[in-house]
Amino acid sequence: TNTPLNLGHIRNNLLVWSVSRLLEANGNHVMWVNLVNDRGIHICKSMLAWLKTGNGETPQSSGMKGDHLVGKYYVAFSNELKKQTKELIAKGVPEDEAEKQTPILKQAQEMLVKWEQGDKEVVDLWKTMNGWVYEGFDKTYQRLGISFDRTYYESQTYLLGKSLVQAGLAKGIFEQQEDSSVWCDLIADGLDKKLLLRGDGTSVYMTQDLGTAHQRFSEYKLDEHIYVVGNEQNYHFQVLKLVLKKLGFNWADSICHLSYGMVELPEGKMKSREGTVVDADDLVQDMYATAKETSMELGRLDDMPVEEQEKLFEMVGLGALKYFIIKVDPKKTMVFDPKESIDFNGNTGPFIQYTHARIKSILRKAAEQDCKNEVTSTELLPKEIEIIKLLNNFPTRVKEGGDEHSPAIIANYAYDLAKEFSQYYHDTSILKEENAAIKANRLALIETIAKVLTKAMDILGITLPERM
RNA sequence: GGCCCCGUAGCUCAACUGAAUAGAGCAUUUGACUACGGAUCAAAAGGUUACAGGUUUGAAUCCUGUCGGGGUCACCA
Repeated sequence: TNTPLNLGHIRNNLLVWSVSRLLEANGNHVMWVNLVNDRGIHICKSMLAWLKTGNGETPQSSGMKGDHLVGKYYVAFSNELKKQTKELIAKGVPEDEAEKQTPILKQAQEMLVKWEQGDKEVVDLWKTMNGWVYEGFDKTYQRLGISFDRTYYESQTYLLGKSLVQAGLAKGIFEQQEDSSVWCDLIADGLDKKLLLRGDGTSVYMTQDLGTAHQRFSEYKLDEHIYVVGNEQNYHFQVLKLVLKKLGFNWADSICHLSYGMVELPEGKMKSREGTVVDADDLVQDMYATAKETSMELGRLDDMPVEEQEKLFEMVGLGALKYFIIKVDPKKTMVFDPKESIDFNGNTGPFIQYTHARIKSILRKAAEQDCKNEVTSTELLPKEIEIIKLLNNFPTRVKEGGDEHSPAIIANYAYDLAKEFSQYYHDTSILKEENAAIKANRLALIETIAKVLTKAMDILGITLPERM
């Protein structure tokens, strides 16, 4: 891709992270891979605009993050394309033809052909500008705390799958048309015919995905292969599985499309053309600023070194953002209102972080007073019994979340637990309790709560502070 | 148009997979021991689960239809 990461990407990446951790928590070994779309006409558009108007601008010279810089030229291209299209329409070219006939689009297409032919100049520029994009992405991922076991690039995988299609053709599973294009007939399965190879023998998206699936199942022994991809590609994955099965690969059954819903704005879908995308970096920065502001107002951190404070703001800001996204069932479309931004009160990440900080504060004081922290009494309040039951539920919820690939279950569980603690703590004394055995009991209970909260949030990629 | 998904308080989300008065948070109104940490807690108000039928002892959940929203049906990825 050649546009900066947005809120939709964040949801995708947080899902990859948290579902992986959830599966690991259920005893699975997980490998995460990222497939980067680094080739195609869209990259050429940015390259072309940069050549025409960039004057050699680089991330270093402009101080801009690489992905933002490349994105800027993509926008520049789009604007020029619009302009040229209008001019042609004014000259009497039919509307549906005008865009195709613009000089700038033709140039971009020529560039793509040159890229595919390995033209040195084009390929070098492509490498440079792609490099900028990756640098930018790396920064964002790093800040979000996300990394991958392996990254694949489409420029290296787009040729895969051709031999599979040829083999299928030889076996008579696929059919070839007069123009030599190869198709798979899925009408009997209630779908349409699907193109697998172009007439000129080049591959399409589906060809590539057939190849990468085959590659992964050959390289690794997989019990399950989960694609975390937006639900606008439901049809694609339905077809992918079907075609693989027709080719006789039984492992196609272990392919799972974790189809997540789009992130929408109150007025509807985010559209890069209309500039209504929520930029990932801006959003993270906003969250950081809000965390800082709130903390400063409360003024509980005055004795904390500045460096630690900054780490904390980052932790809380990211906690708010991540929790906000993860608490929603992945399958559902979610709405994000940039104006109201993300709350720090109520059912939020910071609430859970705050709960943890309070517990830790009590435990610190208890340690100073040399209090015992162990279960010595069986005398329990009704609320305590409730909490113990809830704690006992944790493994079940982890199992459920893993089975359903839904980290939202863990997020909501953590909130329930934090809320239970808040209620309990509000009307039950812990440090002031005079009966030593009961006090030790309660300390042991809240320590367990803190541990479970930490574990749950760890699965979601959210860290909990000792104080905040 | 064909196929797929969705519609729960003003808003953002839950509801253990068919169970009893459908739960939270935000926003609104009100209250809380000098606070073992108030980014908290308590209370009020807010619902015919889009609508109409059906199955069932029982439906937000399953079936049919209607309305509304989204996605997809590319020799883009």
